[in-house]
Amino acid sequence: MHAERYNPRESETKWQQLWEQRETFRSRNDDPRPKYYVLEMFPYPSGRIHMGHVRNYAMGDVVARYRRAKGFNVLHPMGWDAFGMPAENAARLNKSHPGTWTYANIATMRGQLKSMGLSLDWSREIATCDPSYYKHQQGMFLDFLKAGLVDRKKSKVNWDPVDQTVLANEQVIDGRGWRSGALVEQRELTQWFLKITDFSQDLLDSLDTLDRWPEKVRLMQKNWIGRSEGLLVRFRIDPATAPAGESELEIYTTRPDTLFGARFMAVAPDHPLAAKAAESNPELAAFISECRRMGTSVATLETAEKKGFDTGVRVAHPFDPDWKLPVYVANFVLMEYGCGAIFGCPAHDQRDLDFVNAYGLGNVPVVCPAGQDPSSFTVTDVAYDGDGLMINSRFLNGMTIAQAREEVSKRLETTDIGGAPQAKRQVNFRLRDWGISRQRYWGCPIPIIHCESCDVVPAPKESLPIELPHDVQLDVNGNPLDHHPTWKHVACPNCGRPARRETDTMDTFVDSSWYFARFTDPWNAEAPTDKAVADHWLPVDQYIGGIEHAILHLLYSRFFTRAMQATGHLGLSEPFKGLFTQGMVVHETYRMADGAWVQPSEIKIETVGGTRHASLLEGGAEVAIGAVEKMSKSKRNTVDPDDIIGTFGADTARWFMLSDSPPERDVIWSEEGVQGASRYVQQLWRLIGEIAGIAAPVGASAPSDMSQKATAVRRLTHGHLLRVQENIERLRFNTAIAEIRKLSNGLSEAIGAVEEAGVDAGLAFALREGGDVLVNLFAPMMPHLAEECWQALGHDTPIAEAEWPLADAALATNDTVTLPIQINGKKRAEITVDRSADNATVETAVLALEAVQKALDGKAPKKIIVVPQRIVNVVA
RNA sequence: GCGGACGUGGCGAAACUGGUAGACGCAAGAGACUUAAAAUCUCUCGGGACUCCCGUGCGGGUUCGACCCCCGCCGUCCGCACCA
Repeated sequence: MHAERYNPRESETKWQQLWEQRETFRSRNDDPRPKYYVLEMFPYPSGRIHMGHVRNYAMGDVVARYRRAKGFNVLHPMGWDAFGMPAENAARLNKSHPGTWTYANIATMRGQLKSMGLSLDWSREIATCDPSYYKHQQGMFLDFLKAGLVDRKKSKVNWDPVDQTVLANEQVIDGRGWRSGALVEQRELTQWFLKITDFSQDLLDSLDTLDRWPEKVRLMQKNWIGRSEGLLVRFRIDPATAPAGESELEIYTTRPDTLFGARFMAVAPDHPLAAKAAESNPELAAFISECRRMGTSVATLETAEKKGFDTGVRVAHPFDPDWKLPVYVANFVLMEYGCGAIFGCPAHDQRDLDFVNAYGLGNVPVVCPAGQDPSSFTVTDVAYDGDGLMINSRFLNGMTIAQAREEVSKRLETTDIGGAPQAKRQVNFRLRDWGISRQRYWGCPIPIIHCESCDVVPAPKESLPIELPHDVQLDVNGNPLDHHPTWKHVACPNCGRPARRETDTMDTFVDSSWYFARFTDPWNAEAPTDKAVADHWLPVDQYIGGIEHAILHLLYSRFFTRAMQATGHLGLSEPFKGLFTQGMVVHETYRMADGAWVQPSEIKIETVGGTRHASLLEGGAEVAIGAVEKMSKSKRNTVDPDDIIGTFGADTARWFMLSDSPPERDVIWSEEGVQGASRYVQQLWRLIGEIAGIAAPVGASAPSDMSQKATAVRRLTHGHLLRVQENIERLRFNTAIAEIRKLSNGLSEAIGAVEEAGVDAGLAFALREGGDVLVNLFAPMMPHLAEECWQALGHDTPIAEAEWPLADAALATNDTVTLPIQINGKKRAEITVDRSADNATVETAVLALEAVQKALDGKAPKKIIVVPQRIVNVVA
């Protein structure tokens, strides 16, 4: 019997249990069907899932269920990005262990994800904090070390004073730590680095092959890698001014063409020449240490004025030994990029221009824009960095920038000073090696032992995993691992003498740089991957996650895949074939008169005279409705997925998340929207009940003669089937949903007509087909309702295991088409003609139309454009 | 400063490859059913001077035809930012 109302609470758990029993979503590595790997970025187990997760996983699940129905062997796994600071902070607060907190959160969140009805293969679940996972990460670190992909060096690092740890460049946002928000300081420390820069060129070039990635993400990575082509040039130091032992200064430039516009040289405060010059110049030394003080905070660097100090050192211009240039120490020159030294051409570089204007060094333009008179062209406050012809540049005069660049490079390359060419072409990258040392407890230990006699010794592979000690004291200043009484003390694997373990742990972004590969064979105790299995499943066909990982996680994973390829763990270099970055979930904000934020669940909204008013549920106090913003705890505009699923069911939540907004854009969560989705759930349930009552039985074949009405229903069904399919494949979930609604509206209308006319065999067949197809179409979005409807329609195996219906393209198209008729580009009439009608026939018909006759007023048309099956335009 | 994206009804949006602008929904309004409410059903819903005209941020252009292509503005959002 078909119940009046669909009860999601009862149905959803019932079907979830059935899928689990039947192992419907288990994927097998030896399945012969073509593979499809769908992955959503795995969550950090922070405590509870939020609406952003619901959106992300709902999208992934549509893709997974659709591909499964299409006959693919789908891999759709889930895991936990489980190492990280919050666990440590929570443990310190609760006087417990980070692992306890983390695993409790995982249990809660696993339950929540299961209540969403996601078609995940839970048998492959992994947590990165589990020794069975990080054992292999340590193994790979050793492999990378052997392959020369790891470096240990002293370097200036970003230090987060709140989290008390080092951050990678990618993790510093606007001069602040990405997690703590604290102003980042510069410190000098010995660190472990993964040599991502070994792959700079390849990481850049291969971006072009990622044609199923958003253009935006590729561009961001391209800028981050920051390739530039330039010239290394050695300048001779005037012996009369040279500090002891110094004879030349090497600089990097991308504008060798502007060499005759040089006014000064500048070196970074950390440059060796600066230090040398400062030895005999206390004022300079003071300036350098002032720069260093300023430099401790990245934020102050950005706003700092351009400052410099003349070292007294003079260098000779490469093309004129008598032309001497002063060497400054300048606060805007970075030691980390190029040579830490530049030549300044103020006329064509804004930064250099600001500098000379502050120190009165003047400028000489050497590039003249087209249309400007070379003899009068001057630069004052705005540097000219556009195209033009060379001026004031001796043998370069009259050349284009490109010609001048080539000429200078060629001349200096072939000039010998001190037994080596004066210049060398060089490609530089902005990308830095990835510093992975973190002074934290809750991370993957770096498998290294420091021995006084043997120096740095890799831990033997047999000793892996090097597990974190459970008995840890977290409320200490600095690294808890370092403070542990016994953990770090071990015998040197080489000489057997007392040695100590590396107490730094790895950046948690290492953990997430290869989890997608681990999912292919998570049971493997011997190795991180089984190469054959991983190569079978990878690359991920569709990866879905937030844009915030455009650089960090996505670049690291691309590097890691290459490193795993180099060490024999994988046979490919690009991990993610298709990438989709979804928008955020946003919500209105609400505030009391005193400025306190109020949660959506605490208020009610009424519309009075067209305007919406909010008031507190308790007490009825007036609440101001504020801007729509990203859901956040601080603005208290969050909605708990559990509440929504408890009240409306998972299907309603999933449907609403996918409807309305295009998936890459932000979606506004609204109570009205959820109710609309919920109403539609009931509407579908009623419609399917009605169809079940009059449709032909399951498996009935098409009767030989079809009424017009029946054919119309079939046309409707197949047309929408085609369009939904296409929209899902393009991840246009919002338009797929619009098409589904059109189909259900159409079927509903057809049934309304049946009541008067009765149902013939053809229509019964068409309704059977239409009802079945409709359920198939919404099954990826609302899987529980779909199961219930599928059963109501008389099927006895779950729709989750059913094949996608086959669209009949011929059926989807009508024999006749209705063409809009334009006169001078404005629509004036319509005409219905045979689909196959030729242009002449259409023209004749169009000219006979009353509206056309009237517009032409007896005259012949100037022109008639007939676009077959599209439109007709008559030019009067 | 550099780079990118976007701008369409009261709202979220749709419109293929240059071919009927506003599909599908939300909100709103009117009506039916009901003792009543909810639910459900039917209708209206860009604007106007309503056979017609105007309308996709603004101003131009290309075209038989422009939300879509080109040029110039304005606005919003995002990313990077002393990178030599």
